[in-house]
Amino acid sequence: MPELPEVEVVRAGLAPAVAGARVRGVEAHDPRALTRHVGAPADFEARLTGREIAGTARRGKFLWMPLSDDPARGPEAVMVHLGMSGQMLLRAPGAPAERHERVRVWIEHPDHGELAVVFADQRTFGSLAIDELVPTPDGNPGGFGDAAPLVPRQAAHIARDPLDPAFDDALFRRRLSGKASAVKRVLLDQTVVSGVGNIYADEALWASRIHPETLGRDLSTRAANRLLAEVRAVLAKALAEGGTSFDAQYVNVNGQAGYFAHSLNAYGRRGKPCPRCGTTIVRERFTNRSSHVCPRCQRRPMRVET
DNA sequence: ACTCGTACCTGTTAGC
DNA sequence: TGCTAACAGGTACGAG
Repeated sequence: MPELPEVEVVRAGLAPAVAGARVRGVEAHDPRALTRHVGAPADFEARLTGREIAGTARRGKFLWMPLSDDPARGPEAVMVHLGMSGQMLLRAPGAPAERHERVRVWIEHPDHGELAVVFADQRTFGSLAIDELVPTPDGNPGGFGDAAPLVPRQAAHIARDPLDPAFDDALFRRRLSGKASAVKRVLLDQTVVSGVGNIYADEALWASRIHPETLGRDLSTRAANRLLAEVRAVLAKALAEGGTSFDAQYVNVNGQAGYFAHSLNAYGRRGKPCPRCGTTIVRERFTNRSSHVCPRCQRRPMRVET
């Protein structure tokens, strides 16, 4: 479940089940699910077993579960990145293996009893890790869901996401205005703004009537503000609808799909009419991926010789 | 210091 | 119908 709304749906689903729970056992079935973990799979299993999970937090598409302090170590967390196809599922302890199950963590919660937390991932671009928590430079909370001013080392280079109260609008505008890259590439650059992926980039660009190939530095302050506002709006609306699910791949911790796919205006709508002007939406190649644009509402910028 | 292209995977679908 | 190519929601890294 890749972009911010889908990851937040997962975080919110995990929170009540894992906060205050103790890890009773860990089984890593596939080492590719631990590529972000420094150390062997056996190290991951051993270090996590017996620990208490304090809560959950998220910045952009990075999710983590802070662990209760271990006097022998500094603050640390189980970090999760879902990649393109990762899922975190809550199951009964003896539930049969999921398709593409990579890691299973058995937990015991004082109120809810025993549960299995399953990480399943078809394409294996996602992974888990035990990571050190480092202080945020601005002293603000590391992410959504936890007030601690800490962030996993592997997520520290990621910008705050636009739904974070500590997101710096002026900094975003400044970074954008200095870019010789296409605005869509800037939206997908998680060190500039986090949480946006291919779906919501296309949706926000459509809503703000900006062609994805427009250079960041060519956007007026006004256009940059409009874009940021539309990014926020689409992320918030998608979150309220439980995220985007085209198929059974993108689901919450109980395996249920979200409803935002019905609200898409541009993404995946090649050949269908633009909801604003009726012009046929086209698909364009974009760095080995695709962009969906309305050729009338989103005018391709003139090539300027430099 | 930037910017871009590519590698990393498995599964499904579009097209011949 | 069957095969192959294209494509799918992301990130990190190396080359230029």
